[in-house]
This record gives sequence, C-alpha cells and structure tokens, in this order.
Amino acid sequence: MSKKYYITTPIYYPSGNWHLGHCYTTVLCDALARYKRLQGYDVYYLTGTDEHGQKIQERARQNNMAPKQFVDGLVDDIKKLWELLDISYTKFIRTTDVEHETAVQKIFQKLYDKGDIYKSSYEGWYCTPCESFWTQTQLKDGKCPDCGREVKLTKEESYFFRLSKYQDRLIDLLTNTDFLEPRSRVNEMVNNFLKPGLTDLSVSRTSFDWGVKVPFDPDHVVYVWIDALSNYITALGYASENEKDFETYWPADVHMMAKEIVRFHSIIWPAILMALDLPLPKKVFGHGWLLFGGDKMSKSKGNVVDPFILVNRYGLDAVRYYLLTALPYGSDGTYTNEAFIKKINADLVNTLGNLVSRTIAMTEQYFDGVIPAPEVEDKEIDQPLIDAIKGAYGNVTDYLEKFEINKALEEIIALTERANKYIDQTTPWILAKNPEQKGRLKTVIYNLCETIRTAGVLLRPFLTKTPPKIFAQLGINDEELIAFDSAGKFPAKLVGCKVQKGEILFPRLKLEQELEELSKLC
RNA sequence: CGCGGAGUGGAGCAGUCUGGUAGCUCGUCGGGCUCAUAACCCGAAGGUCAGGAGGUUCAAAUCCCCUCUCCGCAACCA
Repeated sequence: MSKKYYITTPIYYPSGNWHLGHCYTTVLCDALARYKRLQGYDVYYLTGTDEHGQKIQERARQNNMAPKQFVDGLVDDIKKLWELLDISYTKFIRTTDVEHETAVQKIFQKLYDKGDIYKSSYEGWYCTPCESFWTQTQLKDGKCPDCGREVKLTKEESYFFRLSKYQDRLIDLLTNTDFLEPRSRVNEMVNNFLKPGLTDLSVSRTSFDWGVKVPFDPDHVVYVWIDALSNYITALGYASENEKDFETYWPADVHMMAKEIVRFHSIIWPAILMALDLPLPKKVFGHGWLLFGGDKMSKSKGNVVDPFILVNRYGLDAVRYYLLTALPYGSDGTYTNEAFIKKINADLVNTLGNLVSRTIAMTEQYFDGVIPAPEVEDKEIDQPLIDAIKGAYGNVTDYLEKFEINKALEEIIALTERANKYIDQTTPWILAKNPEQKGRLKTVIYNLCETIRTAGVLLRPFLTKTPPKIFAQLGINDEELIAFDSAGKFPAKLVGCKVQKGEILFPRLKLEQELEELSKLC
C-alpha cells in the first residue's frame, strides 16, 4: 500500500456569497493534493459545508424555504464553483448527511458517557431581536454589540464539554510541537486563550432546532463545535458501520484553513479528539486572508469578487495562478483587478507563454518541428540553464513541503525567465543563418525544449489546463516525460518529439480595457 | 499596558531570527535584438529602511527602550 495523505479544507458555511477567499483555501488544498498524488501518495482530499445553525434557519425562513431546501441551493452553487476550478476533492461532506448526523450523535453520546460532557446552564445577556447571547465583556455600553438595543440577563440550559480538562495537554501540544503553523499563531492562541485558562465549552443549544438532536435530550441540538469539527472523521466513516477509510486515512496530514478559525482547530478540535482517545491531526495550518484592496472580502462591504466572472473571462489557470501566488507564507495578500491583470501579463503571458511560443516556433522553423539531439555544447552558457532546470524540482518540492506555495511558483517562473535570457545569449536566429553552426543550434533548441517541458511538469499541481497544452505542443506522448519526478532529470528523452504549434497559452490582456470591463461586470 | 501582525525607492513585497553601509517584481528612462503574444535581453534613475539628533556596538533596516499610525483577533466571516 502506498503512503497516504489526508488533507482537508474547512467545511464552509453557506452564506450565499462564495467568493475568492473560499476559492483560495480550496485551490491551495487542491494544489497540495495534486502534488502528493503526483508523488505517488494515496490522497484523500475532503471539503464540504457546515449547514446547521440559527443563521441558516433564519435565512431559510426569510426565504420561505425549509432549511434543507435553502442550503441545497447554496451547496449546488459551491459544487459548481469547485467544478469550475477543477477541484479534485475525494469527498464533499455536508453536515446534513445522514451518516454525519448519526455519527455526531454517537460522538456526543460517547463524550457524555465518558463524563466529558455534562449538563449545566450559563448566564448571559440576551438580545431578543438578534436572538443572540452575549457575555458581559462583549456588550457595548451595556447594549447589544450588534444592534445596540437593550439586552436582558437570561439563563440558558446547556451541555458543556470539559475543555478545561485538556488545557495542559493543549499547551504542550502547541508550544512543544509544530502542530500549529505558522508559529506566530501559536503565540496568539497561547497568550489569548490558554494562559488565561480555558473554560468549559457550551456544546448544545435550545434556542433553535436546525441541527443534530442530542440523542438523550431532544430539546437540545448539538452546537457547531462538535457538529462541524467532527466532519473530519465522520467523513471517513468514523462511528459508522464501515470505518475502513477512517482506519486508512486518519489522522489527517493537514487541516488547512484561514486564520480566523485557527482557534477552533488548534484548541477545541484537538481537545475533542483527546476526549475520544483518537490520534491528533499532524498539522493545522492557518493561512492569511486574501484581502480586496485593503479590506476583508465580505458581502456587506460589496467587494466580493465573483470567481465565475474571472474564470470565464481569463481562464481557470490564470485565476488559480493568481490565487496561489497572492499570499506569502502565513500572511495576508491582496486582490485587485489591476494587480491580477498585471500579474497574469507579467508571468503567464510575457514570461511563460511567450517562451513556449518562441521555442516551439524556432523548433518548427529550424528543424521542421522535430526536436534535435544536442551536438555542440558551450559549457559556460549552457551549464547555468541546465543547473536551473535540474535544481527547480528540488526547490519547488521543498517550498511545497513548507507550504510556501507562492515561492514554489516563483521558482518555476524564474526558470522560464532564465530560459528567455538564454535565448538572447545564444541568438538562435543567427546560428540558423550559418550551416556550420547547426550543431550548436541543435543543442540550444534542445535545452529550450527541456526547459519548457520541465516547467510544464512542475506546474502540474498548480495549473490544470496549461501543462497538457505544453506537452501537446512539445509532441510528448510518453508518460515518463510528464511524470512529476522527471522534472529533475536532464536530459529527458525529448529527441525526436514532433512539436506542434498550438493556440497561444495566455493571450495578452490590455490593462485599461480589462479594468473597464471588469468594473462593468462586477 | 488585552493579544497578534504590519509600517523599507511611485506601487506591491524580501531582507530583521544567525547586526557589517539595502534586494526583488511592476512602473519610468535609455540601449539591444527580431525566434516570439508591441513580447524578450541589457543598463540607468529613484529609498538610509514610521518617528525618537534614544540605548547597546567598531558597525543596526537588523538587538533593547519609548512614541505614533494601520490591520486583525476577543464563541462560529476561507
């Protein structure tokens, strides 16, 4: 059996505005999943939706729909989005799946039987119009922080999870292992929540009923913590009659998410797993936010960028490329239409696309499209390019292992930049005029073809449309030549391949014109 | 003193952990080339690194202190 790799996105809350932020996390995981698959891992890639809760119930009511009916539509939308983005997930879990709901009840029961869940009550300030509970410290001037209206002291019965019991183990986990990355998030968690001391966690609600019923107390529904977080194991069949996938894939290799939910995944989730006596995930990674201009993307701010518009207009790979390069390790990044257009032009059009175009064109013109065997070398000029070709594979994989996706891609673009320079150094068009230089020209063309082959192979985890186009243009029929680890091998067996000029990989975008169009469309 | 992050040429960023006179991409200007998608290659101008005529040091963007500004987090927005 091959090595396994289990990667997850969070399960998204169907708020009705799927935007580039959701796309970021999901495309990021997709790239990692593809990367591991290409390396021969048995990959399980999970994504899904978190569909219970008061907000959904309310919004469904506003739309005169049953909650399930309401979320069904939103789930259809997001599935279409993932299809649009070529997301290669293994399973899409919904918290409304019967298997999930059943398993959640079993988990809740198990924790209760063990004594890690107990019944009690909590006091809070209740805002009737908002139907929300607030703690003393959350109140603004004694009023509801959301709407500013009066609140009244109310007592609500609830089941509690003994989170406090796991405090020491959690501190140890976060501070003494690399469970949580980036490291800066560890400080945040430890200083804000662990050091001050954990309090037990309310894990049921009676104020709404759109959720999983507590098995032994149907007035209560299981609150989000246990319902949503446990998707990572219920998706694999945990607490079902068939736990085969669970046995194969758990623990997760990485839970990927944006920074605002790191807390739940690095404190509450491990505690639940500890209580269930299950192995912990190997890694929780909290990436930054894709900001719009300087602001967080949100519907209320009206700055949501529609992924469908971008993909339809610029192609999937342009969008995937931008997303994957937009965020440095652990930090925030920005989306603007202008930055997007410029980045695509600079990297994909001018550098990568143009290199492929000119290389194929020269191979056709000088060698009738048949990739020649190298003959005459010029070590001083050739070696730096060959070193770059050979080195790229190791650099890219190193960055991927460290979740520095943007740098991995930079590495590939840098390779193509290097090849563009090589063309100027070797001036093939001059070599072509002198029959005595034919041998030298063969080597130059061969090296260039190798470069674009390597770039194409290395791009396979990130871009889904472009690599096959590059291989087709190179006339590659041999699977070996597109295998991921073949990227590190030079020379490969390209000699004799019949190149074929295809459509331009990425058409040039006119900045002014596109900005105008986009402002109309969005 | 709530916690965390950030403040570097016109824009966006790297460099700060392991101190030694600042680097990348885009833009601008000049040159070269013509295989290529007005693309490509080379070169230049432009910053003294938020502020403190602060501390440590032979030497600080880089370590310490203070101030200012911006952003995020504080029970469910990737």
